[in-house]
Amino acid sequence: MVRQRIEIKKIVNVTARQVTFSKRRRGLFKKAKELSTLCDAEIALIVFSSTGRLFDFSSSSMGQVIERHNQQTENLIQLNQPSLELQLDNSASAIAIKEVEERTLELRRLRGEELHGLGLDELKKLEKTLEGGISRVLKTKVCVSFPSEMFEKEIAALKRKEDRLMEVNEWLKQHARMQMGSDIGQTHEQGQSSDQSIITTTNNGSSAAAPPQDYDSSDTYLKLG
Amino acid sequence: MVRQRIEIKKIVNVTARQVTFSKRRRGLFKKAKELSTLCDAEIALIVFSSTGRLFDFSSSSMGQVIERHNQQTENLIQLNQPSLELQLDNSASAIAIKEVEERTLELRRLRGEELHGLGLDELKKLEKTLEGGISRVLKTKVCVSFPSEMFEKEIAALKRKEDRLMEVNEWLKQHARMQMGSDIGQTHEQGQSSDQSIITTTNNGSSAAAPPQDYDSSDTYLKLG
DNA sequence: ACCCCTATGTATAAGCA
DNA sequence: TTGCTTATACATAGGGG
Repeated sequence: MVRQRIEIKKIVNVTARQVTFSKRRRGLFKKAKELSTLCDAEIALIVFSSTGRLFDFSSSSMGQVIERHNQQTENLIQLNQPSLELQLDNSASAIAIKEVEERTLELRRLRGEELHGLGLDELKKLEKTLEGGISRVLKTKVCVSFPSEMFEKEIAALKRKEDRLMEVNEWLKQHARMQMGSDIGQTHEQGQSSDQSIITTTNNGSSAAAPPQDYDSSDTYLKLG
Repeated sequence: MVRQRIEIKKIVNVTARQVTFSKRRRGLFKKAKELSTLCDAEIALIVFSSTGRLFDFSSSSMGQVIERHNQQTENLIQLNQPSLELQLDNSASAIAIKEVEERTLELRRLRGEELHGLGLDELKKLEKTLEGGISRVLKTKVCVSFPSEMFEKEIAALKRKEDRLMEVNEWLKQHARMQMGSDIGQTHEQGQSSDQSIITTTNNGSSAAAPPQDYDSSDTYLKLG
């Protein structure tokens, strides 16, 4: 039973997270519906689970609420809405071509190309999407692998990940001094910043503290922070 | 005080309705934030009061969530209403629409959705693409960050990476016995396989061996292999 | 509107079926 | 997954500043 209040942090246990998601999602949608009924409010609620499933609710029509939201926030035109306008004065192929262009650009950005004009927030968002994608790809990969091959494949994948972290770390170290030099408007006390590692990787061939299994005689520690 | 549960119907008394709106609105937004944090869900919530005031919340960016929502429902519309496309199947738009579909599928796969029919090789290729993308995104992110913010941002990114590894590890542990059980044609001796970690993560709040810098009092080691 | 209060209803974490 | 149960935490109606 509920012996303790849970901390509002990402739930690490996947099963617990899914159960909590189901329960709280239902509660949230119920509350949203109640609020719209009780107080005659216009509400739109969109929820994507971490697995990518979509749940939504709207007191009237989703498009209507979103449209109203866009007007209020005086936002830029939604990329979805031009279909309405384009259908009026352009051909259907123009819409499709436009969509191809949009998706092509997004694909290239997910591949790490065409990142030039992006701001920090957009980059963060990209990163998060990539992290989520890779996580699910990894899990699926384990599923389709045979159990006997599971471990070695997973180890290899993790080694590639380590390689990537090391590569980024190397790159960071190489550029650290340059970045420091261009610091603008911020006095930031850094003792030995030039030679400091963001990621410290230690590779010791012999296992120090009695590991239960030794798959290929190398233990690797990534020290974060 | 509350002697009776209220009926879920529009509150006629204007004052009471506004008070209830204030209270319940806050509760709703709190719940939405909690759900997005706890379960790593992407959420957009838009509320218009009966007086026309706008309140909104989004776990990432409103446009992003709406765009994703539009894409999902767009796909459904395209699938449910092929008449539009079929009318134009001789024209260029048919080709363009086909391309849109291809790119949409690839986008979804990069996001880790729709992975079901894929083989191991395709998954490996996806993973490699994602690794490459994330590496370049990380580098670009550091470039656009100010040096003074560089470290904390990088630390946060690495923590997310750790989250992902932990999540995969959790998942692996949970499925380890099942995978073992379905092992085909291999007698695989495993002493305590059910509780064995592919990745071992140790979190000790106090720094043990005099680290040069302590960013937020947590040293994290990822042990691979 | 907004805060505080308190009694009460509701949501939900954890466990088990 | 899905539901059911129970103890507890949380939300909130109604009232007064």
